[in-house]
Amino acid sequence: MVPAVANRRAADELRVFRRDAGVSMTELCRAIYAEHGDSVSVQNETIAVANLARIVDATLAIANRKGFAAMSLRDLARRTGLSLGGLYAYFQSKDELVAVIQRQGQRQIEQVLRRQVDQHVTARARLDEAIRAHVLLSEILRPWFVFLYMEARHLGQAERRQAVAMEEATEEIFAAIIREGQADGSFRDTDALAAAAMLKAVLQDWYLKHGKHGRRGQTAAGYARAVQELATRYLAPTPMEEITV
Amino acid sequence: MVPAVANRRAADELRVFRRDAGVSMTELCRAIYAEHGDSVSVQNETIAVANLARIVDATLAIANRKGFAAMSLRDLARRTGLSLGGLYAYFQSKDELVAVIQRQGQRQIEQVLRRQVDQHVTARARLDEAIRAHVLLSEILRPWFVFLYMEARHLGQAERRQAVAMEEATEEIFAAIIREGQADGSFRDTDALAAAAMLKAVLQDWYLKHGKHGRRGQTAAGYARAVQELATRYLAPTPMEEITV
DNA sequence: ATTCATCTATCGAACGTTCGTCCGATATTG
DNA sequence: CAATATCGGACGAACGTTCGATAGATGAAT
Repeated sequence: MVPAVANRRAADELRVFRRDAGVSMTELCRAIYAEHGDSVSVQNETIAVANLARIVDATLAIANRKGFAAMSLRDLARRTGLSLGGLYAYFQSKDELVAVIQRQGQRQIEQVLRRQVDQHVTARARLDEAIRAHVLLSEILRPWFVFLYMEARHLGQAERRQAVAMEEATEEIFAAIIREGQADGSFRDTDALAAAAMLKAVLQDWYLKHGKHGRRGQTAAGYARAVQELATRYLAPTPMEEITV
Repeated sequence: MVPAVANRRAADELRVFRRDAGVSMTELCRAIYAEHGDSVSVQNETIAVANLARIVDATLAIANRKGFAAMSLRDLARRTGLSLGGLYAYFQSKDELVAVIQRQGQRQIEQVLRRQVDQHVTARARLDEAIRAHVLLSEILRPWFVFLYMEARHLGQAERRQAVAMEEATEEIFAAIIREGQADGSFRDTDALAAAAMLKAVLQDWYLKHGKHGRRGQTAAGYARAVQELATRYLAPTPMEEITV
């Protein structure tokens, strides 16, 4: 398959996933409005969601370039087109802004991941889908993923603990699938949690080093397949075990 | 081997590496003084290096907890015991401080890594040593590694480019070893740069998620062996290829 | 041995700027 | 006209940075 065709197929796969998973900036911001409505003084939902999307979008863009701490609300006002005072109709403080984005991002990611995995039965298929969904989802919501990773330290202690717990829960999704595969003999016997941690590290590299992968012509779907192959080879039963089973 | 014994051996391996590699906070700060002496107005080398070490140590500690941008020079003064004015005898600006730490860290890491790898001959041994050296070195200089990763965005454009180049050079060390192994048939034929990138992602996880690994009782030497096994299995020639060679 | 002048390293108050936040005024809408 | 959404100037706090003062060490002269 020539590269051009491969790239088009990869783009198709991403488009299909985006539609099926039903995640988008607007959708996430609607969830924020529904849940943190008391922090938003704007009554009209259409207006509120649209402005929230602009605020979140700008926050992610600026914070991912120079860090959330270095982003001033004047930066944010300029980029969103709102005024300083206008911004405060949508959050109570700068700290609350980071907390809201963190919480809603975590929740949605975990939700989508579980929903996708649960569409498959065998451990092999579930692991492949978990990998694929993670890469494609982090491609669609890349700024959001990067923000979750890089700006968790700006959270208060309680919310920070929550963020760590949520991340380990994601890792546990992978570990559980690996244990299933070990139980039915399709994966070799090794520390499932450690294997999950290594897979997760590779998956995170996709969005944390986006520039590098892009420069090398890697696509999201292609990267997912590479990680699936890594998992397959790492977890493949050794020949002797295959015989004894 | 019972865990307690394994942990002691792992600690021994780390101690030996620290001595052989000859890296330490004081040594790195001596290098900073030697190279950026014109930025340091203090003449007495003993005093200068000792204070530089306290400044760098405090900077890494504070910045890794709440981010370099959120660290004020008043925080730094309190932690080092120096005054605001006193700090400025050791660097010209806050921006220069981050740049100096970045540059010196990059240089030393690359140097040690190459020196360690060059002590071995076969591709297998060189890859294992590259992995081992990376994990152990990042264990010794963990705050420094974390700072390099998390605070690269505070650099100016030119120095930022330099940081990216240096990181890709580290990755290229791994890629080159993999290509050597592919040439002599000890590794299977696959994209060497992509394989190196995935290995690097797993290696970075060691210092970026230090708390998690610690909680799970993982040691540096133990983690190195786990990554070596990952590499071995991922790069192992497939049975058919073994036969045809 | 003591004095005094010089140099060195450090200090901390002060400066101008920018920050997050607030609030009375204004524009828009039904 | 009432309700809503947005505006932008103003405020105190905190920021990075500067600089004249100071304490301690050093060394030459008495």
